[in-house]
Amino acid sequence: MADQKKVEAITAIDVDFTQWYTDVVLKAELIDYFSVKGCMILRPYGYAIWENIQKGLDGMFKATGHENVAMPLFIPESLLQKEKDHVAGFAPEVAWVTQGGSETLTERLCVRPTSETLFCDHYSRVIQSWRDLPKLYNQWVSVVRWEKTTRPFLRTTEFYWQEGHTAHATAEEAKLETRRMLDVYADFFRDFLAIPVVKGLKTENEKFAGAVDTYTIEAMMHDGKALQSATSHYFGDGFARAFDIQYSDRNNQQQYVHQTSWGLSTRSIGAIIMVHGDDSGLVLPPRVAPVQVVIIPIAAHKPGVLEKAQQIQSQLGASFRVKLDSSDKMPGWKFSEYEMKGVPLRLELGPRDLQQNQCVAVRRDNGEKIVLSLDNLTADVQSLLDQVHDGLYRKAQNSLDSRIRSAVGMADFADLIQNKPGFVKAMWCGDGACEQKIKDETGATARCIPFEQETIADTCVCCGRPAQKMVIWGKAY
RNA sequence: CGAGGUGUAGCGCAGUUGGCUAGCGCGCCUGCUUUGGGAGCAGGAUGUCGGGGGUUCAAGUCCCUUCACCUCGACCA
Repeated sequence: MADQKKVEAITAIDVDFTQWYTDVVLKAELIDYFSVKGCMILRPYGYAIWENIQKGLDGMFKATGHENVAMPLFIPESLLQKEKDHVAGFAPEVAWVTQGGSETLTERLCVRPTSETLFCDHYSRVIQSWRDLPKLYNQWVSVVRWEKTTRPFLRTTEFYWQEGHTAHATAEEAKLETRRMLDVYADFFRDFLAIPVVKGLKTENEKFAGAVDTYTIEAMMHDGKALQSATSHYFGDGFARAFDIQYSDRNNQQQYVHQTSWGLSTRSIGAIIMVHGDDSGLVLPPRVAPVQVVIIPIAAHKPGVLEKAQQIQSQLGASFRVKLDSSDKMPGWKFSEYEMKGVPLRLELGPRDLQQNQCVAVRRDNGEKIVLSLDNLTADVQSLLDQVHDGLYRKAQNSLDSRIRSAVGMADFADLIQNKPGFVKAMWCGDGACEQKIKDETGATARCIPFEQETIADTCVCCGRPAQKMVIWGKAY
């Protein structure tokens, strides 16, 4: 009976993963659809996750010396067009404003799809001396990319993100920054989202428009597909030359700056959903969960129950994000509801517990029930939340490790991609033609050239010529 | 952008060859009783039938048009 109802609420995860995803984002009240294609309304519960992501990441940015700024929403067409690779990459998905009030604009304005050009324009004016460097800026904004196929969080027309943009005196310093921020993202995924990632370099075909190098963290979803979860770009002095960003060095010589940019978006919420979720719905990693602990009173009308629950809420509230649900819904209804919404830890408190000075804790990640004494509750809850985080990470790590397989020839490769959800490690000659052929024949793309290289074979999986690099391949969102 | 599908109450749906005041379940509101895995009884509220146009004595139903969403593909740096 209970199972029946659950099945009605959320499609089973392994029956139809796509439908499961749609059910979860709606039923967990993360978003509401909007009347403009690809635009989503972030509801309080969904936005709270984003706020916690912002809080965690922003702290890491500040700790590495970055400052927040806010750039304009509009980019004049002439500004966008200064760097030709960049504009060519983004032109197909740019939204344009051509009218202001009742007047046609003399120059149309692009709604920012990313802000490299805005930062560059600004940097060209505020950087004069080596003393002005480095500039370590970041902004938390939304951007617009006119997408043809959209899905909540994974690919939306407008999405929220942060974009860091830095300018440095030397190429070496900029390269270090690029890698440093990639590490920040990977650490954030591990320590806050409990998601393991593969770090690596994007191929020429896959890199960002205008970048010299693009680094990425790739995560594996429940269905074995890859999600590009954050990227960090090294620009060399390409943008600096296009926008004339020069400084006087210590010898009074004019030099171009070397730049980076790096971003992480609301897509990361899609990663949380698709890595940790299960048949009961969302499973949230404790450190970004809007509600870390939900207290469910049992028989709340019985003397002392509600009072004790409130007391516990107040006590735990000093250390955690706690919700007490004292509504008159049935306890079973509440259990299902907060499981669907992914709350990491549930505390049940009923008359029987009161007598024994205890409560019952239930972990969302594995369903384990633990009886806790009320005497040491704060420490025990902290410990359990940490255990949930670790449990989620370990499970995701196992899932990732067990689904990365090796292929030496195209037949193996195609068979793995088609029949075994996950990533495939294979050697590559470095030729974009092989990369394209692999994509055409198997649907898999080069996710990245991982930092941790192995030699699986001496020859390219596609053409048989000498191999240059081991590449991680996979189908991607 | 191509193929297919779907739009009727907050959600899920029914609505016959066009015919009277557009229904059902869940949810929602009020009251009482309940409470350790989605409670029970009683009473109650809620509709631009996605939008626009047309045919007709009469349109949720037929025609044209338009918009959105979903699935698959193409595209997507």
